[in-house]
Amino acid sequence: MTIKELANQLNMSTTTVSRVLTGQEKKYRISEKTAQRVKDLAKAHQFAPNQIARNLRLQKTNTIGLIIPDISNPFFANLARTIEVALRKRDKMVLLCDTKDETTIEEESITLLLGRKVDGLLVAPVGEKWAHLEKTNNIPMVLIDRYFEHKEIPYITTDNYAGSYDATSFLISQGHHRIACIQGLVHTSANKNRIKGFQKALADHKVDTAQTFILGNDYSVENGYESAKSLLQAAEVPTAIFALNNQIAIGVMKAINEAGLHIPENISLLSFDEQPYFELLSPPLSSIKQPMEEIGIAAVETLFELLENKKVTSSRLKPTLIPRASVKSIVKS
Amino acid sequence: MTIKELANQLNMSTTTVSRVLTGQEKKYRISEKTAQRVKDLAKAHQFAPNQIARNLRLQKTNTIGLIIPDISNPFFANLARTIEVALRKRDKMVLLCDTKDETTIEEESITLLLGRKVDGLLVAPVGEKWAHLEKTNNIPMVLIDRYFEHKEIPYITTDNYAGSYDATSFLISQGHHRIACIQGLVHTSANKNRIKGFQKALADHKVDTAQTFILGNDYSVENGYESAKSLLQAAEVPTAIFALNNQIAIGVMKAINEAGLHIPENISLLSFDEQPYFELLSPPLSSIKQPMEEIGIAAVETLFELLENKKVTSSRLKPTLIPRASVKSIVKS
DNA sequence: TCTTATTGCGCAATCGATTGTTTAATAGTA
DNA sequence: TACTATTAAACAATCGATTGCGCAATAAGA
Repeated sequence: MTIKELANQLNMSTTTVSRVLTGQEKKYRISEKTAQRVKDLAKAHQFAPNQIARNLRLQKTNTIGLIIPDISNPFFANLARTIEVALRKRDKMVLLCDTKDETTIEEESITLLLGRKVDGLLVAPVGEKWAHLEKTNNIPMVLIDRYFEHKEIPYITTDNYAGSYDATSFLISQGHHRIACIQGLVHTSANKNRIKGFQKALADHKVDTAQTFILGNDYSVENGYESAKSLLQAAEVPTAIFALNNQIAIGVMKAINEAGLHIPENISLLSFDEQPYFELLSPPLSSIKQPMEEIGIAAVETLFELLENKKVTSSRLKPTLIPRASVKSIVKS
Repeated sequence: MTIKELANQLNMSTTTVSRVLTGQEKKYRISEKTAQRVKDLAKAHQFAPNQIARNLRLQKTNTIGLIIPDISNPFFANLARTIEVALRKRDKMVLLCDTKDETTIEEESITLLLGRKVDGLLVAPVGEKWAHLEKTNNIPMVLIDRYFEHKEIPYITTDNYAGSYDATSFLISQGHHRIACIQGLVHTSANKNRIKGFQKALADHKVDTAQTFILGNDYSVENGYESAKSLLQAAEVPTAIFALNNQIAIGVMKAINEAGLHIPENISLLSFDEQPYFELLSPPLSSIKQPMEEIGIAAVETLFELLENKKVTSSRLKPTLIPRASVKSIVKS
């Protein structure tokens, strides 16, 4: 059913039908009677306008592109949830792209989304390249979780530096000086800032960095597993491991279990990212909790400010340390 | 940049430009030289055709609507991942809708997606109503995870009945006769079949059903928590709990922990849905593992068969029992 | 030289909805 | 009655790409 067919049946022009159905009857002085006839027939046929045609004409799609590295990572899944709900409230729909943390797929996704004329973009970028993020015809874009320091693209992220600094300080306060940090994707701002916070805390507390390690290379369970395995085979096993996201932490736990060791007796563990099941693990896993919901909502709000041509500010939201049994104090008393 | 602007610069018609850019140069005998000029200019301007206009003209959007009850549930998040990847391979994009397991939102989502002229639908329905799923203008649709028995809409799902039957039989074989089953959304086919499997296993093993309980009403952590809490306050606490999804299981564990009880000493627990961290829980959680990846891939394949007007068949894929320490044998020897 | 094929490309309609500008009809005023 | 306002609704262009049909121009054949 199209507006034209309605018009034919009603024996009037598409113009009139369109104006009634878009609520512009008053503005264009359509008579009460005519308007009612249009509405009745539209309802009878359950008419819904073709959005494609509408989008073309109005040069607006009410669609936002959401680019995410890994929707199966609960951190991003929760973020996507919050974002979808927030956007729906504002009558926008979400075109979802999962980049698998591959820059090529990210570039391709940007191209596809631009071709589809999305009104805006929410991107958690891989972080290796950014040229494609600057060639987006100036459509509103907000980065999530990760950003580019030297670029002016607005972003909403956790204060990864602070979170990591707190986490590391906590480990040190518990007597840990031989700490291994298993990182995620090296180029991401999230990772870089977590590493910075880690190193700054070590420095501030005058920890001998010859005894600390940074290893790993992506945000996967496998990376946590393999990295931990190699750590456990070293001559001097660290007393604590700081896993830079929830999936890495899971991998680390598996490796430690398989090696027949115990957390926290043999080694302590702390994860960046909190998950609902962390308190149920054996042992309950200490973590840095990111304000996921706030990030999603702030990102959507910021995007809408851009859509309304307002000035926006980026923000780094504070995470919280949740100490649990997985970190043991080894302070000699 | 539009095809028209290109045509103007090249001093030729949009027709020619379009034909070259859609690779129809041969078919319409565009000269080698002309074709090259078009391609060169298009590349120079990084021209990408406006998909909205294209979609309108071709009556095809290369977009699939994905309707899911809860993207933050790792089961659906993983499914979404698989589906997104499979669709991308086939040059389709995903419009994502999260219904929060609310029928109203599901109905609204269908309407929105139809208005946007998606080429097909992948739906994990709430399950309470289906009328809106039959008024979809015959666009190809495949149900995932949940379906409607008396309807002919094709579906791909786990064999929930078999999984639940196996799980229950396993519990019984371990000596459990006072079993509580905490269910999810009552109307979903997944839930109904899991309940059926549960009851059939009880019957086949001649378990006194006066001692078994079925309670709960949705797939949330809270439901698991509250249901378990009420169970633990009963005069006769069950010896085993069967949680009908991963989130319910988490809630149950929390409640048991809070009550100061222990799994499996005081009570055994088994979950429908496997998650990577289950083996790391305290104690490692027994589960029924659903073939998530297979479901996603099969759903996309089936959808494409529909798009190609082929006949399709629904399927129920077999899950696997993974016994772990959370279930204790209480067989008297 | 004249007719017929073939080559190369453009005209104009189309997809469905929106909207600035007109037009026709009716009402109101002098 | 003649003329201006006002009311009600239609015309036609537009968004950008695609495509059936047609028309020159050139080449080939008689």
